[in-house]
Amino acid sequence: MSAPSSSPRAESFPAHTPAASQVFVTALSQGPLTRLELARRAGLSPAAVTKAVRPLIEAGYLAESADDESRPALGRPASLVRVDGGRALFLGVKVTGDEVIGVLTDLCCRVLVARHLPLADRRPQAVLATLADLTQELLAEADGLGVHVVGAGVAVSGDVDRARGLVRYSPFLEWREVPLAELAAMTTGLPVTVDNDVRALTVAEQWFGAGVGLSDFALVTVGAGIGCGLVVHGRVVAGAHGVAGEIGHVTVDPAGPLCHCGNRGCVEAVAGEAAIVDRVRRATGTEVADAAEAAALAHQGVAAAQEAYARAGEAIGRGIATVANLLGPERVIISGEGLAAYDLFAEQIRDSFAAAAFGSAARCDVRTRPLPFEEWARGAAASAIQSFIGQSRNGPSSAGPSATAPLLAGKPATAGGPRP
Amino acid sequence: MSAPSSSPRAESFPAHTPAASQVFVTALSQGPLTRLELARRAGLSPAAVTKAVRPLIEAGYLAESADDESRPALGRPASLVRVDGGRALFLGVKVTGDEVIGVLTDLCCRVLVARHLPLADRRPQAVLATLADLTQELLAEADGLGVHVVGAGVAVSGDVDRARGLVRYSPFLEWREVPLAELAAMTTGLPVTVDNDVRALTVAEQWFGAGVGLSDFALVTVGAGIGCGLVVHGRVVAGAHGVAGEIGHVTVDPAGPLCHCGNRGCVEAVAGEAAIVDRVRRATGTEVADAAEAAALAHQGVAAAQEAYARAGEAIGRGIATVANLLGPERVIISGEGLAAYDLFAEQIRDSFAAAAFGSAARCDVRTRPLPFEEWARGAAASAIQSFIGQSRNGPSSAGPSATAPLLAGKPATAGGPRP
DNA sequence: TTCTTTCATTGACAGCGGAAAATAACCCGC
DNA sequence: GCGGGTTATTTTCCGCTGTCAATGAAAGAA
Repeated sequence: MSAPSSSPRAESFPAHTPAASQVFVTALSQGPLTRLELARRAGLSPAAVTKAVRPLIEAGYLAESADDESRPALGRPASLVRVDGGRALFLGVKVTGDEVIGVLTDLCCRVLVARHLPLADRRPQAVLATLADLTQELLAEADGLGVHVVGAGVAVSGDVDRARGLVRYSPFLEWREVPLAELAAMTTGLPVTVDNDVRALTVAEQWFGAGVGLSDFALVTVGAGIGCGLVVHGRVVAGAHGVAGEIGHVTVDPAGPLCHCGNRGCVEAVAGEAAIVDRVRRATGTEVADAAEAAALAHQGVAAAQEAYARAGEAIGRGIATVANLLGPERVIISGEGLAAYDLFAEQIRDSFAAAAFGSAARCDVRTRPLPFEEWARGAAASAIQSFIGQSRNGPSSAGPSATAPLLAGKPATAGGPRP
Repeated sequence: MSAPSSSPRAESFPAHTPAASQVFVTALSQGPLTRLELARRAGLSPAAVTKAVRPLIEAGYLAESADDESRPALGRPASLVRVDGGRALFLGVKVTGDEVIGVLTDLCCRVLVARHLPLADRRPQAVLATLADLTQELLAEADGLGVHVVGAGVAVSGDVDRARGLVRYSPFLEWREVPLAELAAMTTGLPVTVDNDVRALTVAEQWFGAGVGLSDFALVTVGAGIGCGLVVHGRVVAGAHGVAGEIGHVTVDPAGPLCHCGNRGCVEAVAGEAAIVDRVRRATGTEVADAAEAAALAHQGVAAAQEAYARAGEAIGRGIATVANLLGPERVIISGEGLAAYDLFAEQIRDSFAAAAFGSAARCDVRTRPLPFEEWARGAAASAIQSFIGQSRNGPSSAGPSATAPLLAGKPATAGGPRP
């Protein structure tokens, strides 16, 4: 319905070769860099960088900052190449059970405007209508800036097929097989990317957050649920059947409380907000409305509440150790709304992680990263940015009967042979 | 010391481009294929395959089988391209705590000869001496075949840095920082690749076993210990700190038996052979020598022994479910000596996997694959083969201060934009 | 000014992989 | 036995990418 007031035409991004994309992404995530440094980090020759950068500067996606403070006072001063965030805008939308959160970001994924709209009805039509309203508001803001919005990302929890833009199954929304990308593209007039919310947030961390420069890390989100996004070999793990990173349903205690998934003692059944609130309520006999209240009680020194958080911390720490034991990531980033009460279980997380981590898996860098709730929407924007800059290189999405994977491993190395 | 009677000179493998390697590996693992099929599976044009195949045929690594039964009686008959296994031989050696197992394989990783030598002393010098003896025997066998042995692989449990050929820490052997590849290359006169045993076995499965054609799978080995090799995005997961796939130390019951790692209720503390034997021994009060005896008791209907296996099965199933929940592999392959008693816990593995798998993670194909113990040595040979055919493409092994990973994700796809 | 140092660019070039056309090999029906 | 039909493979360009080595550019230093 709504005719967008800004560009109705998808812009094309002039990075058609792997090398050019690599250079652009490196500039995007590793900040302003000299061409030489860019070459080193992207594993290319300086000449290749010069050639990759030029068309991107001409198209306005990259820019040169002439000066650099940290000049070694010798030789030609380097000029810094950086992404011009103002060149293009993106929308990111996170759909939760009861509201829709949207952000307007620039190409560097900096949030310019954030909006929330309540969601009364979870059926696709209603969500799309709300989404259209939200989009309208954000596009109006974008109009004021005079820059085109070139893509939108939508993040939804559950099983999402990003390649097809399909929400296969979302328990929260009670959706099945909803072709959300297509529908949202119709209502917003923009190219729309749909992805799982945790995966989208993981991309945001990988490019703009605490995962920059790492090829293997995990992002653990603590809040109503306990989620986990994994990056292995530099790529987000999607799972063959749409399931991956379900750290929330790793069992930490087979005798633990019943989880909504049907098992006992899942991480989420111990450390999810509902579980904590429930435990505090039962232990104190008082009515506890939400997690904030439970945390308040713990801060006031109510032992039962503190105990609930301690148990939650143990469960989370053990879940993280499981990830570390299985994948050996360089870093684990803990984030999510639940971090508001981090002081209540930080110690337990650390201790139980350290205890359950096997051998040098304990050397994994576990750190926290408090993020506003809008970060979820920003993740969706990151997803849109990813689609935008990678759009030329869509492999044979689902074509070919045997879409096999790279068969060669990393860097086989061999000690020298004999010297007769 | 020992001057190898066969080729003292490392041969070079004429596949210097990614495409050529891809073609060769596809031919290696997916059996004889027509060029057209090869092109499709490797994601290349037919012309590229022709060009890649020619030099490999000329060098004798590939061969053409003229005929094909399944001819559709229409059009030019296809000729099959296959790897000529007889072109080169490899050694694979697995070092355990009390013996050294060696195999001689061809280029297709078919075992031609297998030998065991007992190991009395675990110190590096002693192991190297045994390894030299074993190598002598196998090289003598190879001499009879008139084909050169072009590389050797050594598999060791523990933390191994394959790129450097370094055994960082092996608890079984009580080794630390042993540059095994270099030492073994000296004594054997061959290029030597050293890798972790489970990772080596995983490569063997990926190329020659139940993982062929899959980009995401897990291999779980059941035996004295419980191990796990992971392939994600088509590559074996190595772990940032040398630890990965430690499914054996995933906690399944915080109140369970004490594990040698210091925690309680690790999978290995319940399902490892020692744990099973221990449990049977304690429950029956009789002396139980080893796992075979425990299994025999269970087969005779001794309830306590059956119970021990049932518990083990539960633990393994839960461990597998954890892997499936976190990574969403297409398949999990269960293997290892422990499979000899598979009938004793198959049901429990399946049931507890199905119960603990979250959502469609349960769709993961869990299957068993009984393998002889020599398979471990064959894994080492596969590792050597991998080094041999990939030797031209060693990235900057450890050069560059910021060896960053591929920053771009798989296949971003976007639903169409507007059509005004 | 001229030299040194470092960053960036240029232009020649090799080689890879693709597209399309040509060729090869086979069966069939006549 | 000879076209015709069909499929596999090869050939022949051709564009394009990324590298190499040399050159230019922009300082500060002598």
